Amino acid sequence: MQIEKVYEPQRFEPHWAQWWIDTGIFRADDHGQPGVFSLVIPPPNVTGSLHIGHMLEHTEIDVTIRWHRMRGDRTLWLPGTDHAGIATQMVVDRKLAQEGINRLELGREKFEQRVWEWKAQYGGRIKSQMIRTGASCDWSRERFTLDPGLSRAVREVFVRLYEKGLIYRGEYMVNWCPDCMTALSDLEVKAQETEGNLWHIRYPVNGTDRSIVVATTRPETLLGDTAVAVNPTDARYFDLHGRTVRLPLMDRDIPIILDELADPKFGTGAVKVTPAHDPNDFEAGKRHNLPKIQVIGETARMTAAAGPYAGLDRYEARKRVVADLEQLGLLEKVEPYTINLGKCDRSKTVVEPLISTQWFVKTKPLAEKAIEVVETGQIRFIPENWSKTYYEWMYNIRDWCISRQLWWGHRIPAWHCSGCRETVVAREAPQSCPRCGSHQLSQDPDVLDTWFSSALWPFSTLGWPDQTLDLETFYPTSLLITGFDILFFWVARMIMMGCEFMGDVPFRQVYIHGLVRDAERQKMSKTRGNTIDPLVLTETYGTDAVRMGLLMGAAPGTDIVYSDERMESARAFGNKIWNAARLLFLNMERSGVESWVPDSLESYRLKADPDAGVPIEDRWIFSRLNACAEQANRAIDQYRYHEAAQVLWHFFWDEFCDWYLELKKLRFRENSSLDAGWRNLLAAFETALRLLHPVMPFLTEELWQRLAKANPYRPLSIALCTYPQPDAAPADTEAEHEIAVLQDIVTLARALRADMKIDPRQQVEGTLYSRTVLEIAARNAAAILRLANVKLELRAGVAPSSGGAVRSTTEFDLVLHVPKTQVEAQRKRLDKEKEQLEKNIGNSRRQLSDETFLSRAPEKVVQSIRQKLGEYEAQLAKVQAALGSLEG
RNA sequence: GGGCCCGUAGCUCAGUUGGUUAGAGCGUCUGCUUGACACGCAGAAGGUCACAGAUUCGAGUUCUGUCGGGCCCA
Repeated sequence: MQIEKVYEPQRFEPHWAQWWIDTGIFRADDHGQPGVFSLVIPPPNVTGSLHIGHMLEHTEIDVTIRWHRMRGDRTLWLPGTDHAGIATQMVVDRKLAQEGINRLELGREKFEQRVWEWKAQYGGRIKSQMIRTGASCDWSRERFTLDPGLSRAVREVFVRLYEKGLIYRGEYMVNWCPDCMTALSDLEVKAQETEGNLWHIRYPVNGTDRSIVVATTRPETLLGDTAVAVNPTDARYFDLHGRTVRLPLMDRDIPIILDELADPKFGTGAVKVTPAHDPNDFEAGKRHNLPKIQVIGETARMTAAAGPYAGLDRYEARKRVVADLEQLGLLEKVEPYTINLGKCDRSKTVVEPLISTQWFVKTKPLAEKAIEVVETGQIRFIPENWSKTYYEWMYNIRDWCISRQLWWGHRIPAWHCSGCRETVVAREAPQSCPRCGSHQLSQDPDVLDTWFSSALWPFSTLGWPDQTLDLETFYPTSLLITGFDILFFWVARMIMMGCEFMGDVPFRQVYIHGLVRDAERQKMSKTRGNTIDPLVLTETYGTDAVRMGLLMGAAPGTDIVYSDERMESARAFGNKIWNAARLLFLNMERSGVESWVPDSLESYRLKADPDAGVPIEDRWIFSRLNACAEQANRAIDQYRYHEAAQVLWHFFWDEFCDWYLELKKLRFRENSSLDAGWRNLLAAFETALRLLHPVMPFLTEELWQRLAKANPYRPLSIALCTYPQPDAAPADTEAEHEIAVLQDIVTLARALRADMKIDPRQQVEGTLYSRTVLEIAARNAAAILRLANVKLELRAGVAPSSGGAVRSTTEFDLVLHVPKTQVEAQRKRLDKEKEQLEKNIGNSRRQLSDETFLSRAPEKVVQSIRQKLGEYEAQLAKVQAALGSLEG
C-alpha cells in the first residue's frame, strides 16, 4: 500500500470534497430514519465571500450535523445565501461608477439586470468555498432569498401582516443615510462617540428686553426651529410662558412651549425644537401641533426652506450659521461636548433624521409571543446568558422600518392609485383600483429590508406557504448556530415570524458562537486589513487542521484569538494520525495482512473478553476508547466543541500513539496473520477514526477508505457509519490499572534516567520493590525494557534505604543501579518533593484534628483525607531515606 | 444611565453540582536522526487563580464591594 511519509491534506481534500457532493450522501431524502435533525444556515451575503468567522460557524455546524447523521438521524443542513440589499447595491454602484455609469441614468430594470449578472459571476463563490471546507449540507435544497418561492413567501407575509394591521405606512421620522439614499432601521445605525461642540445661542424674546439661551450640538438645524421649549416646572421661565421668540437669521417668530422635553438640570433648561430634524423634537412637535420645516434634504444639502443657506452641505451650513450668529452677537459661548453620532452601519455616513413616508412593522404584538417562547423554554439559548440580552431588546422593542429606497430586493407588494390615491396591498399586481376602478396603478418603488426576508428563512426555505413534506418534516428546525451580532437583526425576527406564521418556534435551541479575533485580539474587519481568508488557511494547513485549530479554542461564551501557531499544531496533530496509519499500513504489508474487509457491521465491534486471551493493551485501549466515546458524545451534544477537540486529541496522541502503538510494536514481530491482535488494533483505529470524523472529515475519510476495503456490507463513506457510542458496561478497571502501573514504572524510570543524565541508548539495570504489582511488572518486563531501556529485577517489599537512584509511588519503589552521580540534582528534587509532602501532611493533619470538619464533612471526604495522609507519610519516609542515602 | 461578559502559567484558554498536590495547547529549557512521525520522541521548569471582605469545616468555584478590560442598549 502506498502511503506518503508526510501528511499532505492538499493531495486528497479536494477529491473527497467533490466526491461527497457527487455521491449525494448529504441529501436528507431518506424518510426511513427515526429521528430528525435539521438546521438552516445563517445565509451569507450572496456576492460576498466567506471569512474566518464563517469558517468557525460552519465548522461548529458541520461537527454537530455530521454527528447527528452518524447517529442515524435524518439530518438536514440547508444551505443558501441572502441578497444583502444595501451591501450588494453599493458594490454594483461602485462597479458602474468605474465604467462611468450612473445608476439613475441606467434605469431600474437595467440596473437590476446588472446586479443579477454580478450575482451570476460571484454567487457561486460561497458554495465552492463551503464545499471545499467540507460543509456537509444538502445542496439540492440550496436557497436564495430572491428565489421565486421565497419571494412569494415574502409577499404572503407582507399581505397577511398588512391585513392584520401589523404593517402600516406613514410619515415618520426615520434614520436617513444621505450616502445610501435610503431609510434605515434603528439597528442599522451605530452610535459612535465623537468630539463635538455645544453651541449656546441667544434667542431674543419678543416684547421684552430678555432673551433665552438654548444649547445645541447642531446649530444648522436652527433654521428649521419652530419653537423653544422650557420645562413647565422651571421657575426661571415662568414669566415667559405664552410669549414668542425671534428666531435669529430667519427672522421668524416662534412660540415658547412648555414641555418635559426641556430638562431643567441640563444647560440653560431651554431647548430649541426642530420637529423635522430630531426624533425627540418630532414627538414634541406632535404634542404641540408645531409646523415641521425641513431645512436639510435627502442629500444632506440645505433646502430652499433654509433661505440664504439653501444648497449648502449641512456641515458648510453649520459653519456659516455659527459665523453669522457670532457676527450678530447671538453666540453666547461654545464648549466642547462629546456627542453620540449615529452612523450608517454600511457607509459610515452620519445619519440624518428625516421625516418621510415609510412602511413599518408594528412589532409589539409579535414580540409578546416571541418573549413567551423563550421564557417557557420552547427556545433555549446557549450560553444561557444571551436570553437576557434578548429580553432586554424584546421588552423595549420599537417599530421596524422595513422600506428601503433601493432597487435590489423584494419590491413592496403595494400599488398606489393615481386616481384616488388609494394604496392597494396584494399578493399579485391588481388590474385596477378596487376603489375607483382606475387602471392608473403604480407599484410602490421601495423594496423591503433584507432582514424581512431573512426572518422567514426557516420556513420559506422549506416551501412555505405551501404545506410541503419538507416543511412538515423539518420545521421547527432543531438548532441554530450563529453569532451574537445578528441576535436582534435576525434571530429575534425569525422567532417573531416563525411564531406568527407557523404557530411554532423556528428552532429549539440557539447556540451563540464567539468572534474570531486576530492575534492582537482585534476584531477582524476589511478596513483594519486584518481579515483572514479561510481558503488561504485551508491551502496552507489543510481544512481539517483549520477546523481542529478553530475548535480547540471554541469554548462557549468566549471569543477565539486566531494564531498561526495553533493551526500549525493542529496540522501536526493531523500528521500524527497520518503517521499512526502509516505505521499500521506498513506493518500490515510486512506481515502480509490484507486490507481489512469487514463482512458485516458486526465485525466492527471490539472484542475484549478478559478470558479470551486478549492482550492487555487491547483491553486497555478499548476501555479508553469507550471513555473517549462517552466524553466526545457528551461534549458535542452540549456544544462544548473545545472539549470534544481536546478529548479526541488527547486520546489519539497521548493514549493511542504514545502508549498503545508503542506497545503494539512489540507484537508486530510475533504475529503475521490477521489474528485477534491485528483485528483489535484495526478495529480500535477504525473506531477512533469514526470518533474523529465530525471534526476532521477529510483525513478520516481518506484513511478509512484505505483501511476498510469497499464491499457490499460496508457503508459508502465513513460519514455514513455509526458514531461510536459508549458501552453500558463498566470500564475495564483491571486493564486500566495494569497499564497505569506500567506507565508509572516507565515514566519514573525515564525521569530517573534523565535526572541522572544517562545516555538514552544505554541500557541500565534496576530493582522494583513492591508488595502489589510484581506480577504486573513481570508480565510487562519486555515492554519496560523496550520503553524505558531498563532491565528490572523484581523483589517483594520496600526498597532498602541504602539504595541509589530511587523513585516511589504508593505501589512500588523503583531503584536504578547507576553510579552515584548528579547528587546535587537528586537532592534538589528530593528536597522539593519533601517540602511538598510536608505541606500536604500539615494540611491533612490540620483538617483531621478539626472537630467541626470531622463532624460536618461527609464521611467520604474524611476517609479520603485519612487515606491520603497515610500515603503522604509513607512517601515522606521513603524520600527521607533516599536523602539519607545520598549523604552516605 | 441600564444590561451582559471577562481578569487562572510567558501567550491563548479549560476548570461542569464548593472537597486530595489547579489542567491543556503553544512557547521556554535539557537530552535524543529509538526503522510511523523533527509536523517527531523523552524529560523538566513555570501559577499568592486581579484585589478586599463575607458565607462555609472547606472557595479558582457562591455572595458583596473595589480596580482593570471588553461588548450591547439608551
